[in-house]
Amino acid sequence: MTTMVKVAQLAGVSISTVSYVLNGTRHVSDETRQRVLKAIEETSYRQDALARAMRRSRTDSIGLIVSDGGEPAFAEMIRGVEETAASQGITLLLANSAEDPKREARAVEALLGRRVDGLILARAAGSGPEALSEFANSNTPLVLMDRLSADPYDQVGVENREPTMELVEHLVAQGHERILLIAGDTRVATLQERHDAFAEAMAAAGIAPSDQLTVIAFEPAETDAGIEAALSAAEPPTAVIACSTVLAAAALRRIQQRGLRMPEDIAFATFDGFAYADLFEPQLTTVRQPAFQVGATAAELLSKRIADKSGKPSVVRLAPTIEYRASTAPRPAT
Amino acid sequence: MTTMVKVAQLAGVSISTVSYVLNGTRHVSDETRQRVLKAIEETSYRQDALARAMRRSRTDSIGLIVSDGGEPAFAEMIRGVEETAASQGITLLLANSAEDPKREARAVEALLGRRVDGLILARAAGSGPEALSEFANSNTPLVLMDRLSADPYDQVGVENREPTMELVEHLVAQGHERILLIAGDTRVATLQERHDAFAEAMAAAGIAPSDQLTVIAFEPAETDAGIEAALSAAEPPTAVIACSTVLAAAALRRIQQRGLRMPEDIAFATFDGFAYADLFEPQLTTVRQPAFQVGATAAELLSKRIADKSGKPSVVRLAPTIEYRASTAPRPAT
DNA sequence: CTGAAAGCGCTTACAG
DNA sequence: CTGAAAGCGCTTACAG
Repeated sequence: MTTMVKVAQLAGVSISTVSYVLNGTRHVSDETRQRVLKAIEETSYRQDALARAMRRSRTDSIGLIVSDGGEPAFAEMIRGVEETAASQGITLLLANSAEDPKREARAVEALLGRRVDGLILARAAGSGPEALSEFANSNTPLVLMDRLSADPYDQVGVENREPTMELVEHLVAQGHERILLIAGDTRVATLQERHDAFAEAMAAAGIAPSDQLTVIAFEPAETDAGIEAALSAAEPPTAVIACSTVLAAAALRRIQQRGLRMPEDIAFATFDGFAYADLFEPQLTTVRQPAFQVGATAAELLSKRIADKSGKPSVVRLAPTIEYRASTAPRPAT
Repeated sequence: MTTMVKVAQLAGVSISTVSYVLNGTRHVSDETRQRVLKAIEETSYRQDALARAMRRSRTDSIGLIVSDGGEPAFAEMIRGVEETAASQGITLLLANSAEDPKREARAVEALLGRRVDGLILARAAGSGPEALSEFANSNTPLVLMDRLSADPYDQVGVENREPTMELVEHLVAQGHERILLIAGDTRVATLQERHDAFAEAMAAAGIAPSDQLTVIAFEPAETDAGIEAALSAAEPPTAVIACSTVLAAAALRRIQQRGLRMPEDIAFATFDGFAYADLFEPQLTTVRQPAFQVGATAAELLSKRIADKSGKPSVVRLAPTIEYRASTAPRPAT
């Protein structure tokens, strides 16, 4: 590899001058600068980011740990982070915890050891408060993404209460009373919030809560069993709300198996939704979160925090859009 | 930040000893080792990967540049690379070229500057041979993923010829002769290969080639126009093969708009396919590539190459699985 | 069994 | 306008 020494020799200057030319951090006479530039060209010299980082104690890189890189929403967030970071010359170090708190902890260690300037974390479902303790002492900035908490960190996620209530009102207005909520793993803050807002909206509509009509489950098998039980109950739901893409897929499979038509036999709405959703038949009413924007905002919050570590953490909630589609069209009068 | 110096002082040893304990690279007496370990614990010391990398000239990190992080197949490949790397203690540096050769070139520079031990590259559609010239001189190993080339690098992608031919035979056996191939951007090697295999299979079946029945397009708008023209021709196709997920989506939209039923009015098959494909109605015949495995293999090839830079490059082709579904069921006799 | 010291490739006060 | 030198935090021959 070519180093500054070779460039300096070729240009007949000191390595300091090469450095100053490279970074524009000191005035260098035009003639000298040209010689240096030419030498850089000829040797096809490339700055060593490692050595530079070490000296400056700043790596111009950030870490991102997601809990499930496979989910479309997260894939979008990753893109949002990557794009925003790249536009500022920041490299992204990516890790996937796969919802495993141990892998999450290891990823945090690995990234911190690589001295990222900051970290964005979408926490694993079962991850306890220990995961964050690492950051309490360290002065590496942390931004929580998607899955928020009460801890004093910069955070970005989506609004959950309003859209959930609006969705419930929409269904109630159509005459639905037995609405099945597939809440999933309520240890995830997002899902807990949607669950709570659902309960609140139902109460506001004067509909008595029913345990049979809420599926809380930590594992796919439990989810399936819960949905199956609800659908085969004596008084089955007339509408379903799924709180995430995975949960929606589980529900749609059961609905298809039973040959239920949407919305005639059962109305259906989901959070997050599917890629290429316009191809679904019928098209699904979806609370779509601005996932790319969530990622982009996380990267921006982190940049700001890296630039200025003082000041109170800010919590940003982005508003989802509710796309009303055929799957919750008003039922024909019976 | 705690450094080795603090640990050494606390343990009453030299920093060399701390280093040897940390890395297990030299025998250290039990008693000394315990003292060092205790000091590490007490100071919550964490090794600085940067300084370590600089000394060892090895970063234990690899770079990955994908051309479209949004496509499901690439998202899966990213996961495959990440998981395999993580299991070996390797950190992943991720960049997205978004099919832009300039962004690709910048990403290569950025990652090389960060001294990744090796690079995995899924090239942008329009990326010329210059992109690779960087590696000809450099001795940073490169693995080409998904989009292969004739250049002498380790590569991993999928088999295209066999499944394409099998798919065509399947359709021809059902009586289809006017089969529309949506090939897309044939500058992408994968798509060119599928295109060529299609032509070969049609010739083998004794069906004359037709320009009207092949859509080659570099832009979404062109693709749409090409599909539209083909479907509204005097003699429209009775079957469609889409060579990627994006192309399939474009075709399915047109098919739905025209109210064509699958497979009664038109048979349909696609490469790569959709996430949650079991929810589509009808379910789509799909040549599904083992995308996760492609990523994992890329990471493994890279590991091997990093460990041993001599030896001929290996080209791995993974076999896709053809999932025959309702969208190409035999047409009822007319 | 352990330590003192060189050096990885840079940046940046200090000095002229 | 430019250079000599210290130092970022490690690893690893060299020496005892």
